[in-house]
Amino acid sequence: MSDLLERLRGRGWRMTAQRRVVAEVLAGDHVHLTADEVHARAVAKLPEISRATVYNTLGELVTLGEVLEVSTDKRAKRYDPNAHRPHHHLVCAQCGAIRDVHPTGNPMADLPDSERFGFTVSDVEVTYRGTCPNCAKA
Amino acid sequence: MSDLLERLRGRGWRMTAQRRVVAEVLAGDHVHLTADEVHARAVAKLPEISRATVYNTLGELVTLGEVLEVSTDKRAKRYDPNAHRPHHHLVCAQCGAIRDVHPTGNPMADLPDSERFGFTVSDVEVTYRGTCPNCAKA
DNA sequence: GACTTTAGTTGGACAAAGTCCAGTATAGCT
DNA sequence: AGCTATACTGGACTTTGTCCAACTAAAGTC
Repeated sequence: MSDLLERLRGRGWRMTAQRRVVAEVLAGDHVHLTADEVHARAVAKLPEISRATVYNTLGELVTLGEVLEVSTDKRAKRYDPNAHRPHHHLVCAQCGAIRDVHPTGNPMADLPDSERFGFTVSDVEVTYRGTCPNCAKA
Repeated sequence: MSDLLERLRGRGWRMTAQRRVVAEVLAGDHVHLTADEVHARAVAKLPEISRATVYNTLGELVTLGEVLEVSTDKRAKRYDPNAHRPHHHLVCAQCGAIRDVHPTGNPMADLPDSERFGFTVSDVEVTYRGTCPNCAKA
């Protein structure tokens, strides 16, 4: 993860305690956090960090392409640090659990020109929905 | 569209002026409205209708499968009355414009069992992102 | 190591989207 | 026409996110 920090410094990022903490939180094993969850964990490591800073930092990381914003239809956006391995998501409609998945096939190729309406298409996001084993039991 | 109302009545829906108005708004040619936009148009036809009712009604329509909830990553959810023809979406990252698209291929078949983690997968949503002709010009 | 510059942070106010609830109205049945 | 469960209302509340002016500190320079 410190390579992330290196990369960012290389791009002119000023290295601050706050940014380091946010990066550390995302690097942890709990992926797909909401902004508020990131904030909560960041506060645990650096009590004075403000919500605004967490939002700013997440926004910057997304802009720089280091983190993905995932909007499953739950209320809050979630942040996925796994930005460099392309993947899609499988979401439990009941509990909201999210898993990364790697479907075969290339959905990009499945959109013929006649269906592009003059858009320049740069990205596809595929979300599978269903019920996770846990919720299926209940 | 009145067939929609018929269908709903068949399912035990009580027919009220408010619900009729919401259904009419969705039947109009402006697809992909936000809840607030639906409310605004509903008010034009029935001034006393409340926001809560619009939210309730939209939620019921979604539950009944008559309307789709689309969460592009704009702030508000959008409601797509085109629920009976399966389709996906193409979104302009700049202005948020949405078009319905019909890709070839079947993304459902592209998720091997080994990638399902025990989930029962019932639905796929594909969102293409890009820049629309209008925004490309500017 | 102190100084300066300028990017970054803070916290509180604000805004937008959505939910909840107690009280009231009304559709559909008889 | 009257009854009753269902639906509607409007306002308070919550959640998620944005904005801004004042303050702080990172990194470069000497």
